[in-house]
This record gives sequence, structure tokens and C-alpha cells, in this order.
Amino acid sequence: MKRDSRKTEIIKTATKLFKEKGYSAVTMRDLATAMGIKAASLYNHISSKQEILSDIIISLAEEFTYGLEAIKKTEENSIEKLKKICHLHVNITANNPYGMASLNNDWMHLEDQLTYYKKLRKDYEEDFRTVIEEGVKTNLIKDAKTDVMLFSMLSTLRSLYIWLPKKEDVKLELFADELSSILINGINK
Amino acid sequence: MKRDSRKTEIIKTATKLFKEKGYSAVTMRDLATAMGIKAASLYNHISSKQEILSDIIISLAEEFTYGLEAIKKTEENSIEKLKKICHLHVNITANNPYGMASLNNDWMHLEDQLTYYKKLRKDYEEDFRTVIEEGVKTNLIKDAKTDVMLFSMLSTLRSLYIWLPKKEDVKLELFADELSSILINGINK
DNA sequence: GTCTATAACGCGATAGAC
DNA sequence: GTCTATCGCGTTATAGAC
Repeated sequence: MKRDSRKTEIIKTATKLFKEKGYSAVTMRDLATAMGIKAASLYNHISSKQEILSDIIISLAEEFTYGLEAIKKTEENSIEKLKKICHLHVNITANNPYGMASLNNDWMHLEDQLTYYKKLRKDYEEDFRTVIEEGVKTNLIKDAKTDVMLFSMLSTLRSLYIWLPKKEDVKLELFADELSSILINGINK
Repeated sequence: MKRDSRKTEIIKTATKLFKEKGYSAVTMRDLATAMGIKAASLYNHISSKQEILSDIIISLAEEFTYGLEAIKKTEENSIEKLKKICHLHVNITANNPYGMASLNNDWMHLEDQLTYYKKLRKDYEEDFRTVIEEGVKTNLIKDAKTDVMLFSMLSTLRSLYIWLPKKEDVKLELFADELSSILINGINK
């Protein structure tokens, strides 16, 4: 915890810069300047720019995977599971909104970990889809195109990082309830 | 039409590359190689890398502005207007899915046109919000948080570029109907 | 742990030959 | 309209002083 504090600080600063300009547009000099040191000094703590990106993205992607795994195991019905998934996204995003920008926009710049990341994402989407399909089978969810429902929910949840930071005073649990209600019940009166 | 063909071709190729790796990660050498010429030769047709980005983003942003302007003028009720907005997004995205990636992810790399782009986007969001607020007033739309409804719909519509190209056989009008139905009525049975 | 200095290379863009 | 050659600068990364 104490040993890593400098590296953690670098990753934290990088996460913020990556969110503003994207991974490719941020130089090691930008990062060093933001830290108040020289670019060369960064390499005493990290091995490459690429390692920073991996750290940010993989840890977040794994958080989603573990979170969904826990929800899958519960005995709740599909609608309740979907509500819990909304809360999962709201909570993870609120804890790391900058990192979510990299997860969404810079994953293609991963190198060593690209295949692993793609597998995590694919598995996540498949598990999400399974929850929806179960809801259709048990007559809780409309028998509409599963694809379209999955796309609509996931797009909204994945965009939270753009929107949540602007609402700093928002009560997270309350907001997640409102959001899941709109995703599930629509806006129609 | 004939005069511009080479420039158009460059922009088309760049749009595809920008979508895959992002504006900053694409070099003029990458673009030249994809065109089968040398980087220096690009400058006979375009004045800078920046100009390419502006062309892609501003033309799309203006398409959305004009489209929404036309919808605002109709006499339809709010729900019908929202359906038309869904169709607008589906149609523009289907015609230029690669360009939509730049619009969503690379707008911050605009220079001269950044302020203009931000104005277009802000106005668009405000007009969208007004349609929802009218629906609340006329009792067609739930009296929930307008913010959350706007965010949810707009996030989904702005993510279409990721999802639409994977469904090439999709009937666009039919898909837009399904999508707007789910956004408006939810997935709950 | 940070510094200076530097290596080795790639970047956007330009000049001028053909 | 495309080329070669080149400019000035930025890039990741390393070596060695303090």
C-alpha cells in the first residue's frame, strides 16, 4: 500500500488525462508535467505507457465480471437482476468515472491484454443477454428482439461515465433506482 | 462532384481509420498507405489532418441539427416526435457509421471548429430536452426526472454506430420502430 | 527517487523535381 | 498529382550522476 503509492498516483493522474484527450493523444511528457517530474522519472515506477492503460482497463473490466457473477448466483427474478446490474454500473462508474472513459474508448490500444479484455467483454455481454432471455421465458419481459433490448440497456449503462460526473450531488442509490425504472418501464405514461 | 473525388476518397478512407484507432493514433503515413500513395501527396488534396477531422464531424453534426429542426416544426405530439428522432439517428448512423465514431470520440481534437461544434451539440440537447418536457406537460410522458430520460435515450441513440454495422441485414425502418418502442415503452411486460 | 543527457525513431508538414 | 528528401519537433525508453 505504501510502496505502490507513487505508481498509484501516476495511474490516477494518467486516468484523468486519458479521459480528457484519449490514450494516444497523451504523451509521457504530459503525464510527467502533471506529476511535476520529468518524463524519464516515470520509468522508475512503471515499465511503459502501455502498462498504465492495461492497469486501468483490466481492473475495471474484472470488477464488472465479478459483479455480474455475484448477481447471476442470486435467486432473484430477471427484473430484479437487471435492477442490480444497473446498480453495479452506477457504483463502479461513480467510483472511477475517468477510468470508464478509457474502458470505453481506448481498449483497442491494449496490446498484450487485448485478447483477454475482449473475452471479458464478450462473456459479460452473453451473461447480460442470458438474464434478458430468462425474463422473456418467465413472461416478465416483453417478447421483443433481445438484441435491441440488450443494446439499449448496455449503451445507456456504458455511457454513465459521461453523465454521472456532471451530477455530483446526485444520490447514487436513488439515481440507480430512477434509471433502472426508466430502462425497464420506459418513459410512456 | 468530379473535382472533389480524390479529396472525398481521402476523407472516406480517413473516416474508416479514425473509427478503428481514433484520430490521434492515425498518422498521415497510415492514411497515405491505405490510399496507396505517399504521405506528402495527401497535401495536394487536403490542407491538414485537422481539416479532415473537421469535415467529418461538422457535416454530421449539422445533419443532426437540420434533422431535428425539421421535426420541431411538425405538428405531431411529443411521442411521435421522439419516434422521428429515433429514425433520424438510425438513418444518419446507417449512412455513416464510421463517421459517427469520430463525432462521438474525437470531437475534443477539433481546433478551429471546436466552439462551433460544442454549440451545435448543446443546442441539439436542449431541443431534445424540450420535446421531452412538452410530453410531460401534455401528460404523454411520465413525470420522472427529465435529465434521466434524456440521458438514457440520447446515450442509446449515440451508441448506434457501434451496434448497427454488425446487423447489416437489418431493415432500417423496422429496426427504428423496434428501438423507439423499447425506449418509449421499456422492456417490462 | 529524480535529475540531465541522449539514443533511436516516428510525427505532421513542406520544397522542389519530374 | 505523385514523388524524394528533408525540416523541426515529439516520442518511448535508457544510462549514469547526485
